[in-house]
Amino acid sequence: MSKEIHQRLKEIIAATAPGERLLAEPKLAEQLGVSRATLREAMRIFETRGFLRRRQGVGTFVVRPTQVIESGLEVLESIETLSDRIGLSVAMGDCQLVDCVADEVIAEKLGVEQGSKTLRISRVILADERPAAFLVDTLRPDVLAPEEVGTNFKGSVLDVLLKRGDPPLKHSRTEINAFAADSDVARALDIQRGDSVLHFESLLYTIEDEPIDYSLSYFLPGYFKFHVVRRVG
Amino acid sequence: MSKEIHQRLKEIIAATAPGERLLAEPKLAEQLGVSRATLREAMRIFETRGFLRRRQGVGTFVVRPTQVIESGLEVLESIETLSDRIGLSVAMGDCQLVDCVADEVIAEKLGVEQGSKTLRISRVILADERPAAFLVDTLRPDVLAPEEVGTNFKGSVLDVLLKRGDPPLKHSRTEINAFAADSDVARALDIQRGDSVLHFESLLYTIEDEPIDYSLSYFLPGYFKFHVVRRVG
DNA sequence: CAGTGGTCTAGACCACACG
DNA sequence: GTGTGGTCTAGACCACTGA
Repeated sequence: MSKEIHQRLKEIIAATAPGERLLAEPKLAEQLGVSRATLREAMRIFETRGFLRRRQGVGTFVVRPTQVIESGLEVLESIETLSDRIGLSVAMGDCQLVDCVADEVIAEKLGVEQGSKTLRISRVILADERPAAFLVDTLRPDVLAPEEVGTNFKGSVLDVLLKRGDPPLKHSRTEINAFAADSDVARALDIQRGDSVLHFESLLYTIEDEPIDYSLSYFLPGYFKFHVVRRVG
Repeated sequence: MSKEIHQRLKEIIAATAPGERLLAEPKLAEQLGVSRATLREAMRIFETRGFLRRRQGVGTFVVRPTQVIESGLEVLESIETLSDRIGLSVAMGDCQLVDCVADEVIAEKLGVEQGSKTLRISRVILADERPAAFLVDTLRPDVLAPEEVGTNFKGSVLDVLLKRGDPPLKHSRTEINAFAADSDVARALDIQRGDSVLHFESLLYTIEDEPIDYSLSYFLPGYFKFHVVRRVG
């Protein structure tokens, strides 16, 4: 049943001009002859592919094709630098700076004592006025003070560090995974719990191989296109 | 509500020995004081993190911690070679060889005429007797004949080509994304529709930069750990 | 066969956006 | 206030597994 609805939805989306609203869920469900739950289940696939966008209290819209931010993973670049280079404009949404105490995981990653102070920077990146990425950096406090972030912060910790030039940075090690959004990520990216996002877990090292920034990134599929060239043997 | 259930589920899972079964969904839902739908929604997160495994007609089990297959993405290696090197055993599940006609996408990717013949190899990779990856390769027919795949095929097209040594291969370009499983992928990996998987879309090139293999890979989170080193600037 | 997860239904209430 | 999507409920039937 749901597979059939998937197909019919596909046709409906194709027949709807980008930016236009779909029928309200109860009406659409009735028209398709299924329950709202089934309809929503079928819609989920299209949401996470970036074809539909739901907005509570407003409606469900067919997404305007947006320019994707494409990048190779061999070089570490901030999303801001990247989009500048491509000629795309992104903005920063919610940004929070919080002093945190290192839990076990953080302590091990950053090589600091458990319970020591760290700086956590969370923010949302908007592309096309829509949340497209959610970034959480946790930094050693001796590396960056909150004041340095304050004004003119565009969303990239990397760019701040690079601009300052100290400490000199070498590379990051990034683990890549898929991830079902939990409540926090879902709220930040304005999606539903359980929707899939691309997840990077990354450690940034100085040229002396000291880890200084542990960062978690969550990317909405459809807005980014990361690639890597893999050589044979 | 569901966030609270999430927390309680976490405790229940932690208190259950790996390999053990949870209570049946209706009972567990009643015990937690929520509907079955809500319980299932909360479970979804744990499934896609690899902590729970559902089996229709049998029950829901706490997953035994399995060794993850970890690999850098800079070098192209088959899962089989990889797991051999790590000392892990994987097996091939369902394998299908099908002659296909190139649609528009395939034709463009492989640089062949639309409508020309291609060979499609689909198979499932089992780790710990559980589907962990679903791979679909589409090859130019002049590159590989079905007979060459037939016997002794362990699941890796790459290994077959490398062993033969002709044509010589250079690299692959791989795009990385998250992906909500559609019915086909869900069935192959024995998960629910909509669950998130890691998705690679990859083109394999010869040393003469001819594309010969277009491959789609779907990885169950929790069984693989892919990483990449990104150098600064 | 009985018991499990997979799917679907019809209805309800809520939080939210917008006029 | 009205209409939207977000969430939850109680119940039903199905397909599948294993004894």
